[in-house]
Amino acid sequence: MSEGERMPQHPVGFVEAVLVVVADIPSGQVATYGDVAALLGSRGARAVGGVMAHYGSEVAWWRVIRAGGRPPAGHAEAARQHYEAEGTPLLPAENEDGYRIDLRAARWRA
DNA sequence: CCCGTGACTTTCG
DNA sequence: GCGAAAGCCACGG
Repeated sequence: MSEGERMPQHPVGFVEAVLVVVADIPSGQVATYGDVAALLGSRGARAVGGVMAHYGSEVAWWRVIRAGGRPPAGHAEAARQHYEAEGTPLLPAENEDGYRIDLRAARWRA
């Protein structure tokens, strides 16, 4: 179907769309907020984070990370448990998070 | 309808 | 490679 083009936000709300995309991310892989927003046809990376903050409790929020391979602010420890449990490729880091995600190998592609 | 906020992104020095 | 500033988008009051 000649789709490929961004679909107008019509049948579902922004929140629903985000939850659907996150649910599509396979285990062991991750996607950045910007990627998720892009799949929705929008650039509201922050808006995506806002959805996770209120509705993320029902989805694999740890599979959605920031650019650079860093986990959500304030949730690095909780996310790390999920990454190790699912076999997500991680890398050592000296920052507060204590680790970093190997986007090169773990980034999900729709 | 205007303003402020936020689990962000990208560019510049 | 890191820190600071500006930009963008959706939502609540």
